Amino acid sequence: MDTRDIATFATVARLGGMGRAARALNTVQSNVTQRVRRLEETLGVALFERSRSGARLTAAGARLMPYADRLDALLEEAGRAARDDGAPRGILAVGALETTAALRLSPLLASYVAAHPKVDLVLRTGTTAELIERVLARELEGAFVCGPVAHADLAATPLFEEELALLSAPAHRSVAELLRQPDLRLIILRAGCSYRQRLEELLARRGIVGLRRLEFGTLEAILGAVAAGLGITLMPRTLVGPGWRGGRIAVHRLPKAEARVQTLFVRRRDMLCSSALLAFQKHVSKGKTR
Amino acid sequence: MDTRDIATFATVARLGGMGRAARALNTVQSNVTQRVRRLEETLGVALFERSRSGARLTAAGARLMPYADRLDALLEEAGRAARDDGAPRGILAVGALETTAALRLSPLLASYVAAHPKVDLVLRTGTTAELIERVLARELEGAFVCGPVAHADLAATPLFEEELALLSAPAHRSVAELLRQPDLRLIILRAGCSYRQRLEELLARRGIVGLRRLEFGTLEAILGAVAAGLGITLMPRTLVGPGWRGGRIAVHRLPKAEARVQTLFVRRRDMLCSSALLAFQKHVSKGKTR
DNA sequence: CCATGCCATCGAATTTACCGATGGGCGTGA
DNA sequence: TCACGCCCATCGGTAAATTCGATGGCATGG
Repeated sequence: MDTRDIATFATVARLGGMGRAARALNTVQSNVTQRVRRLEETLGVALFERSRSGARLTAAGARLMPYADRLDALLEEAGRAARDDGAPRGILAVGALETTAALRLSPLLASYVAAHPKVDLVLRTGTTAELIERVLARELEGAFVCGPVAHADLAATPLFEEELALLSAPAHRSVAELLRQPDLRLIILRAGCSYRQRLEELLARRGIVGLRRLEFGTLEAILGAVAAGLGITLMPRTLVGPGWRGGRIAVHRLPKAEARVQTLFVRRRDMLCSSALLAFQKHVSKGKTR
Repeated sequence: MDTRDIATFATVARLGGMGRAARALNTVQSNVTQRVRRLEETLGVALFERSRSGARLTAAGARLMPYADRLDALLEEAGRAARDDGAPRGILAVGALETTAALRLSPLLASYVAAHPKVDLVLRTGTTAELIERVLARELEGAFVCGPVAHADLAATPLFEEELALLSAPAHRSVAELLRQPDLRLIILRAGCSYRQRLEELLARRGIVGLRRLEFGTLEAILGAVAAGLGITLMPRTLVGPGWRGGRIAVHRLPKAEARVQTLFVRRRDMLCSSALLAFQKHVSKGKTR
């Protein structure tokens, strides 16, 4: 059993056909056929059901499939383990919520890259769900996400605690008054954003449902829209910095139970921590008290 | 990174030299050199320190080594998983203490092989420590051993509870009288046998230490020696069957706290349970109430 | 009823792996 | 001190495996 055979097998399974797999693997179809056949021979079982429309996994193939993934991951990890001599270097890909990145990460990232110049840092932003997906897919070594997170394959360490607040144009003085507004609109960063769900739950508890939404791609655009009176949003209170404090945005604080949101750092439990990541975690936990 | 490269790397590491590895792998030294070199090139790190006396692992090589083992195990397991369609077949290698085999296993094994004719059953006997070693080395899928067992990589299920008793020639009527005997000898099955340690502890608690030992390779020989008055031994009480009950061996029961010994079935937690093993475990737990 | 997409097979071309021999380095023992 | 043994690196020729492109069968859909 060669790793290449297994990788080919996995590609065929994923793409549902040998020809398609051949194209994806930059080779020809006859070659894929041969590799699959050889794998089937060495195992003594048929892995695919061939048909006019492609190749579908048999039961045995389905049993083998998870091992293909695990082998691939283990092989990659072995390489990283061998190369990693304890000095942080190479690519470190982490994820973060847009708000976390804006609020907390800039100074940490700056000092981290300064302290470890051999590391190429990659920061991807996205929603909690997206980031967790990427961590599980091993595309990211870790991510800053909204808690709580419960997943058997993930290890989570609590880092920061934010206080969420309702933001609106300054015309509204209190939350109660704000919520009486008839044509309230929610301004959200992106579909699937954790804050959006939180905001809707929060409003639902106050009997407000079915509001219109506005979606903007950047934090600045959202704050600008809020300031312009287009609607309200839910954000970490401290995100509204001095630039926005000049009366352009009103910050409505919420009861503690609703306001609190924890930022966790999550990573795959079964994935090797690169030295770069270890240093990063140390860096972040050292800097979090600031 | 090819699996073959990694396997040769592991062999070189284990045998401490490329030439030796070449001999072990039925190939020539130049070939081993090439594979190692290629692996080192793809990884970008040196894996061995070459010297006149052979090749020693570098730090990077040492980091890679555990992955070589894990990859090998995973590859093997993948093959078994793909082949195993739920119907017990193939080789099932389990271990057991000699006493357990004699006392409990014969009928179970007989009915198991009758029920699953496609399984080639292999039963190895040994001491608890030896068997656990073999299970950890993946040479056995599981083993019946003396409890308690505490190891993070092992899953243990309690099966039987035996009552140990002192066995002696019939001349001695009680344990107290037996232990007053001046030239008492311990008859044991094998160095490292769990019962031997238990017996010595038991005697030590009664102030008896430093006795001579006799070691015999089979249970029958031990029982024969006991009957002949050569010494005493510690065995499951029910092991002394009708054939020996005819007055040739005296069974001295012990306080419950000392007498009890549990038989566990242990297996590697991270190892795939073959269908043959699953059926075996079901078979054993079904039959254990007899 | 032909065009399309799929997989199996085959033989030639190419790449790769294997082997055996050679050479250099460094201890060991005569 | 020198020859020997043991070790690994290197090299060129040969054997083997892999790749490629073409071909054919088959079923589906226009």
